[in-house]
Formats: sequence, structure tokens, C-alpha cells
Amino acid sequence: MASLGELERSVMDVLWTNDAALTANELRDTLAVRDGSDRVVATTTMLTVLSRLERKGFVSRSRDVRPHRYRALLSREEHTAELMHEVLAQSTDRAAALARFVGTVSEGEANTLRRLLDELAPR
Amino acid sequence: MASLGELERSVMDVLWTNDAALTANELRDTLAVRDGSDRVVATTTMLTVLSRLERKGFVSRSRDVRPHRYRALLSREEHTAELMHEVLAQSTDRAAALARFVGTVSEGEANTLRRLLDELAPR
DNA sequence: TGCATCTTCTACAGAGCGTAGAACATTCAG
DNA sequence: CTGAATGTTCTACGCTCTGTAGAAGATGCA
Repeated sequence: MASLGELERSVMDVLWTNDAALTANELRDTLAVRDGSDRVVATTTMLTVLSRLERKGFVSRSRDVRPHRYRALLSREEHTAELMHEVLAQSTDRAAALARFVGTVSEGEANTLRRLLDELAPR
Repeated sequence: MASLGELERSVMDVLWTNDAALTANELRDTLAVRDGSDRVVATTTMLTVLSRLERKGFVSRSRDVRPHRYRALLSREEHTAELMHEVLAQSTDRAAALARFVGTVSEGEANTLRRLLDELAPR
């Protein structure tokens, strides 16, 4: 999966938080508010970033409405899970990497994992 | 954690595979062999890359021997586990992200996870 | 049909990375 | 001890990615 720049990431954060399909200007305004109204980018900047995010496969664009509307293709959680798989895939010894990972999660997260695995295949 | 370029990544791969401390020339030669003897970079290139990896905190350098020797600061598995934590930390709802992750692992990996969690706190 | 809004095209600066020569430093053979 | 061989640092350049946005073109509404 392609990586994201800082502004690209901020835009995805907004799209992930508001899961409706937003326009470039709505995104620009939401970003401005969220970031304490500094960082006010031009609409064209937002459109450039959205085009790049579309090319990278992070957002889809409704071209049949005007202004165009953009939405995230994956939810934030799906995105995170994909990244985790991608990271894991880089390892040569996946079990060993998982061991390191599991060995460093908090107790609460270990319990979350146990519960999730039990739901997957109850014992 | 900083991200790695393609050559930087290749160098780390060699360091992770041979966990001894290697010199720039040893790394250059190993890389050349590994990649089918194309990609023969100059020694200075290797040294530049190693300096950058040191600055980024991926390798340590023994300056007391000549030629200098480089080793990975984390093992490949530690590195992977760190990345997984980092990815997970970007999520707002960690449990939901873990759920997506666990929901998409293979059966074998699910079993690996169960075993690891049992070892962590046997039931 | 003309103005307001929206989109695309083009462009540029800064950072990161691969690349490596030039210049400087160190070691070792003789 | 000295000069050659080897190693390291400094400097630099081109390419790509990202943030940035104006200019120009397209679209829709009053």
C-alpha cells in the first residue's frame, strides 16, 4: 500500500471520522476547524491531494454529482488491519514476529485478542 | 519510526539475515551476490546509506575498529513488532482494529496467536 | 448568455533517497 | 618512516514525492 504525506493523512482522518461522502470544500473547512483554523489550504490544493489519494486507491470520487464527493474506500480499522498484515508480510518468520508482537501488547489488549480468537472459534 | 528507501531496506535485510557486525564492503558484496550481481553500488554509496541508517536509529556503528562495522539495532522480528504497534497506535479504536486484523488472519496464524496468548497466561 | 462555481493542468520548492566523485584520514608493507 | 592502499567524510546532483496554488478550462444556474 502506498504511504501518505502529512496532509494526505489529515484528509484521510477527516474522511474516516465522518464517513459520509464529502466535497473538497467541506473537507477543507473541516480540516481548518479541526486544526485550530490555521492550516487553511486553497481549494485547489485540496483537489490535488484528493486526486492523488484517488490515484493511490485510498478514496473514491463521485463524478456524477457536482461538486464531486469523496469517500474513503476502507474504514480506518480496515486500513489499520491491512497495514498490520503488510508489515507482518515483510517478516521472514511470521510466527516469530507475531510472538514479539504478542509479547509486547498490554494485558488489556492480550485479553481483547483472546476474546476475539475465542469468538472466531469457540473452545 | 522513520521509513526506509529501497536500498536502505535491502541493507537492513542483509544485516537482519547475517546478524554479525559487517563492514561497508562486506555489505556491498553481499548485496551484489544476493541481487544476482547486478546492482553493484560504490562503496561510498554504501557508506552514505549506512550513515543515514545510523542517523535514523536502525544500525549502530563500531567506530573503534577499522573498517567500521555495522549491525542492526533491532532484530527483524523486533522491528516488525514495533511497526505493528506503530500501525495499531494510529487507530482511534484499537480493539476494533485488532478485530479486523484477527478476522483476516489465516487459520494457522490464528492458532499461532492462541498458542502465544496461552503461553503468556496459561488457562 | 454571462457570471459564479468547480475541476484540471501546470508548475515550483523542499525533503528524502540513490548515487558517487573529491578530498581527507588511517593503516600497513617495505 | 614513508608512500601506497584502504577507508571515511564531505559535497553534490538528479529523481520522485508531497504541499502548495495560480491559470485556464468546464459546468451549471440566474
